[in-house]
Parts: sequence; structure tokens; C-alpha cells
Amino acid sequence: MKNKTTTIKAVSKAESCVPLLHHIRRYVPLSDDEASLLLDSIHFKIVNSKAFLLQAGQVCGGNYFIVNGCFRMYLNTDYGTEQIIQFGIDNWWIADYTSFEQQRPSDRFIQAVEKSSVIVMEKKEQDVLFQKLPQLERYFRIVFQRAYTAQLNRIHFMLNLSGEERYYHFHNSFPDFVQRVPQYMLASYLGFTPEFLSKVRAKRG
Amino acid sequence: MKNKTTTIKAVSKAESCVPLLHHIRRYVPLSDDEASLLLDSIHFKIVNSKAFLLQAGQVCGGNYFIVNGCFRMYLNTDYGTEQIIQFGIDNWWIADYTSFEQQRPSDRFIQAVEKSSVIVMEKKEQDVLFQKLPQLERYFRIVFQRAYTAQLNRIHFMLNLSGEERYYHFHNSFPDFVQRVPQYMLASYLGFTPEFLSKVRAKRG
DNA sequence: CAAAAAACTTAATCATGATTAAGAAACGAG
DNA sequence: CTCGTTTCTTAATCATGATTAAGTTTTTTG
Repeated sequence: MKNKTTTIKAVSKAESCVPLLHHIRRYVPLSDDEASLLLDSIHFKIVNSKAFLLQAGQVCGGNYFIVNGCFRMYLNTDYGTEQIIQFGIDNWWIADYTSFEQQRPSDRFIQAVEKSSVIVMEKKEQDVLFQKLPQLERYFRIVFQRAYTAQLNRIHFMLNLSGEERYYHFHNSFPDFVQRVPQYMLASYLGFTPEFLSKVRAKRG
Repeated sequence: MKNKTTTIKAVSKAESCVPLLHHIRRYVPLSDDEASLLLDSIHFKIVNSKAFLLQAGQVCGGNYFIVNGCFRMYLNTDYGTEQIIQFGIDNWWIADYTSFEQQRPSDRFIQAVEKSSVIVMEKKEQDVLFQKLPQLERYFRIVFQRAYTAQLNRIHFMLNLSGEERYYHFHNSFPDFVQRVPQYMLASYLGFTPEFLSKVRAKRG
């Protein structure tokens, strides 16, 4: 009985981590032995809709790889409202890296927008893994280099497009995503009010 | 004669690259032998004010470490104006990393705002260096991780602060920098018009 | 040093999108 | 299936910041 449960869990973990291994192998080599070393240092976690990976005041406990689902990162603004600064979906890493690296309290929330599953890499484990598998430095170098350029491009759109253009640009870039999150979250992310988005959508499609 | 010139040049290069070595050693170990390996793969370049490191249509030829000076990265918008999306100053790396990595034409300009000096790391050389000095992957992982979080924070300010607040926040964060670039560039970077900035400054200090 | 170019200022008018408020629709827990 | 909560819509008023245009100051270059 105990044995069976253990076996099921082990298989389940290996299976649930396939998307991460696949993602890593897109960028750097990783032997099966190295992969099992990695698996020993991470854990898999189901996160219910509206549950938090991180809340303001806490130290960001992990670097999270989103296996599937959707998360939002937001802050509380000076007056009461929530400002979404980032969404994360399948195959993205998400964390407050300032809090994570320095192990200091965060000012952010990371919350599941829908039932999701993530792989958690804790700071200690990550430090050890970087020693054991130095190609992970290269992997994350590439991941962050891309994340950085993505944010620069996003800034370009924020500076150059009107609210309406921003909405349609986002809609064209991620057509399915628009259905997936509440409109008020999308409005916050795109930098305008839900009322304005409602007005834009009323005009055409 | 020939000998003397060579000696002077060699000393000059080693000296001019000190800020880069110093920056790298803030994050990863680098022996003197490794440092000289690095020096063999990079070159130092003086860039006059208004000269370009990159122009739209070209492939981004290098990853540039700014030893001293100031650069702006900008694009031409749909109607004639220039949109500055990034400044770079001492001890920052700057490049169009999409163009650089894929060796495909860029849509951006990187131009010196004042007489500057940079260290150029070309794509080929960088690839070889990553093989020879794997700790450079870690170094750039950290550099990009920070650049990414810096851009996320910037997005937060763009979404939450009014134009006037953005100006004063920037002014407080980088007081000397405000003197250094023309106001119309600062206005573009902060996402409003030069006329508006002029009005804001007229109110107080 | 003088002329030309680049950068900055001021002010009037205009437009995008915020705010407020009330009602409608969709969703979720019991 | 129904009540309560969350989300979305509509419309009127308001404010931030854009646009336009003309004039002034500063910087660059011959």
C-alpha cells in the first residue's frame, strides 16, 4: 500500500515535470542523469484559482515554472487599487526576483487566475543546482535575456500605441488569452480602466 | 618606434577595460589568465556624440559595454517621430539582443548622446568566450535578470504615475542624469511631449 | 564671432481616457 | 436552482496631457 503510493507519486512527478525538461532542452543539453538530479531538487505543486504563490510582505519562496495555468503579478497602489504588471502562462518562469535573490520581503502578489500547476525551485536548491549543472546558468541567461527584450518591446508599445491600439495589438498577439482572464485584469495590465475597455469592445468585435 | 606604439596600445586597452573586469568580478570569479583571454576577444572603441552603434536595417554587430558616456536606443514610429525606449550609461550593457542573437536586421538605432567609449563583444567572440569561460553565462544571467526586473519596475511606474510624477520620480532617482540629456529625449523616454515637460518644470524647480 | 541649427518655452485649443454612478449580466457556492 | 457576489456595460462629466504655432534661448559650426 505504502509502496504503491510512493511509486505513483514518483511517476507522477517525473511526468508532471516533462514540460520543464522539454523547455530546458530547447536551449541546453541535459542528460537523463542530470535530469533526475534536477528532479530531486524541485517539487510540483497544484495551485487553486485565486491562491497565492507570493503575497506582499513575504519573501518570494521560489522561482516558479508554470506547467499549465495562468498567474498575475500585481501590487497595491497608493490608493487602494491593484496594478497588474505581469501575466504568466504555460512555460514561463515567474517570481519576484529581487525578493527571491536577496531573500527580502516582496511588495508584490503572485496569484493564480485559474487552477494551475507549477514547478517550484527554491533559492537554496537553485544555488546548489547551478553548481551541479552549470548549463542551467546558460539556460536562465537565455530565459532572462528574452524576458528582458520582451519587456523592452512591451514598453515600446505602451509608449507608442493608444489604449485602443494596445488592446487590439494584444488581442491579435494572444487571441486565446483575452478570453482567459477577466476583462478588468486585462485593462489593468494594458494600462487603462475596465470602463474604457468596455467602450472599446462595444465599438467593434 | 613600432615597439613603443604597440606597448602603449596594449597598456591602453588593458587600462580601458578595467571597468568591465571590475564589473564582471562583482558577480563571478575571474583569474588574471582568464581576464587576458577575455581581453583578446573584445575591443575598445571611442564613439563620438551622435555616432551610431546600430542603425535600423543593420544586424546588431556587438554586445556593447558602456565604459563611459551615454547612449539612447530608439525607433522611428509610424509617423515620423523618434521613440526612445532605453538609455544606457556607464557600466551598462546595450544591444538589440533579438537582432544580435539571431543575426537578423534590427529595427532600432543605438546612438551616442555624448562622446562615449564602449567595449565591443561580437557575436562570434561571445560564443567562443561562453565556451572558454562558462562563468560568463552566470555573469550575464545575473545582468539580464536585473535588467528584466528593472524593466518590470519601470512598467510599474509607467502604469501608476502621472507624467508629472514620472518626471519627479526619475529626477529623484537619477538627479545628475537629467542634466545630461536634452529635455526632448527625456520627454520621449518618459512618455510625454517636450512641451509638457517644459510646463512641468515651469511650475517648480 | 556670426549665422544657422537645435533645443526650449508659452499659451490656446483639442482629444483620449479617467471618474462617477447606476443598472445588467454572469458566475459560484450552498 | 437560487441568492449573493463579482464582473461588465452605459453614459455624463472632467482632467491630463497632446497638438499647434509662434517666439526665445542655447549650441554648433564655418
